[in-house]
Amino acid sequence: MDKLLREKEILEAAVKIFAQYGYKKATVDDVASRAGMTKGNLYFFFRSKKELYERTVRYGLQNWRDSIASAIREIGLVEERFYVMALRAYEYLDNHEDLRAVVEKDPAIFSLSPDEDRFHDINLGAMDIMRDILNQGVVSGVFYPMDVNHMTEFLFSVYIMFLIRAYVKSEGSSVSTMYREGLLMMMRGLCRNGFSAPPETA
Amino acid sequence: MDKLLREKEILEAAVKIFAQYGYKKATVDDVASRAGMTKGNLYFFFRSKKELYERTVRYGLQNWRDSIASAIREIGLVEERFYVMALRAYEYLDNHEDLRAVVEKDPAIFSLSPDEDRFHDINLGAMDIMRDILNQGVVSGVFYPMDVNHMTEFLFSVYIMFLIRAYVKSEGSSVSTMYREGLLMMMRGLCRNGFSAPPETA
DNA sequence: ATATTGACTTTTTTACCATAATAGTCAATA
DNA sequence: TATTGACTATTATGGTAAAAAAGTCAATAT
Repeated sequence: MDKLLREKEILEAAVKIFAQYGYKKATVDDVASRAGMTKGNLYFFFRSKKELYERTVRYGLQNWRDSIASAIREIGLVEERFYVMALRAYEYLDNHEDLRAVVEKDPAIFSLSPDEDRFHDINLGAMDIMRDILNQGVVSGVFYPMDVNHMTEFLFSVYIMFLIRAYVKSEGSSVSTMYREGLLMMMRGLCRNGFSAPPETA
Repeated sequence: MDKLLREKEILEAAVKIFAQYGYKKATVDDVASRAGMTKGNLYFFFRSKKELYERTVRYGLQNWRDSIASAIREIGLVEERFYVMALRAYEYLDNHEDLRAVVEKDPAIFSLSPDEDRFHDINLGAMDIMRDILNQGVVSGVFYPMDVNHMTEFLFSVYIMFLIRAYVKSEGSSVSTMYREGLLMMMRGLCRNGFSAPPETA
């Protein structure tokens, strides 16, 4: 029973193909042959091209979220946990070329409005991480009192917008500078006792 | 010499037509006859349909900016000036149905990236207003020290994004709640001596 | 039973062309 | 200088045949 493993192999092939050609230009045959099988067999694992694509993107987004979750797990201070989360999540695509290429070719993967977000369930998971941190900050008195749900949505929107500008529109480093400047300002807006950036942790 | 007046009449006709049909479906004949003239004559005032459209949108955006500028002119406290600007600018489209309809049919009017923003020159004017306030806040010591240019770009991006969500995607009141919650947080992030919302001014 | 194939059918995309609709021009003229 | 209407040029639309790709399935190997 290594069907799951085989699926994963297909997804690894698919992300390469979709990264190179985009959803429309990529053919199911391309993916199948890259995965070392025929199209007919690929359909044994996936119902349709659309499902294959969605599973591929999902797989990438889940890894992203998991990577952030584990990056902040050991951090004790709630404000630092938030800060590191915001920076690491933002920088993630720098080291994940394939996913980044897929996103560049399909900007709608990042949607600002929940109802047109095909991957909203995954984003909800990412927002959960953020919401947890905000909640902990509020109950521990480190953060100002706030409507945590609305604040989560607000901050997540800002985060997604800058992802779009940096990676979908490829506006480069000036956007990153702006993001960091804005992040420090927002950290001050969250923390009751002020906030200053911790020293760089390579 | 009332050529400018005649142009303005055409623009008033044009905004109605573009609001109803959008750029593509609207015809130059539609606009001309609404302005009480023939197409041939309209081309005496405007070179092309494209130019007519751009001038129409420009006209709307300039009025918007001017309206905000005069709304905050009398306000003495720098933090209140910023706060009122942010709220008023955001709510402007509520009372300007035509411009709003044009924007809904052509979402690209609001662009997050400067290089694909057809109306960037006007947005620069709007950003100037914001930058001035930030500068005054910093030099007077009301605001934290900051890189004013980057902060202006950051805040303007956030503002545009929420405009898009509220008016282009028509996500309604939940977005407005989120915007206000986020705005208060950012005001705290800007002001060295804290900030709490002033009482409602009808 | 599970996985795989290749030939097969169905659906979608593309390329072409004719036609209609609309953008844009201009000589005449008020 | 402003305006018109008849004119031309360009762009959008709809129909269609060919090509390409999606999706199916009976046969078969593991």
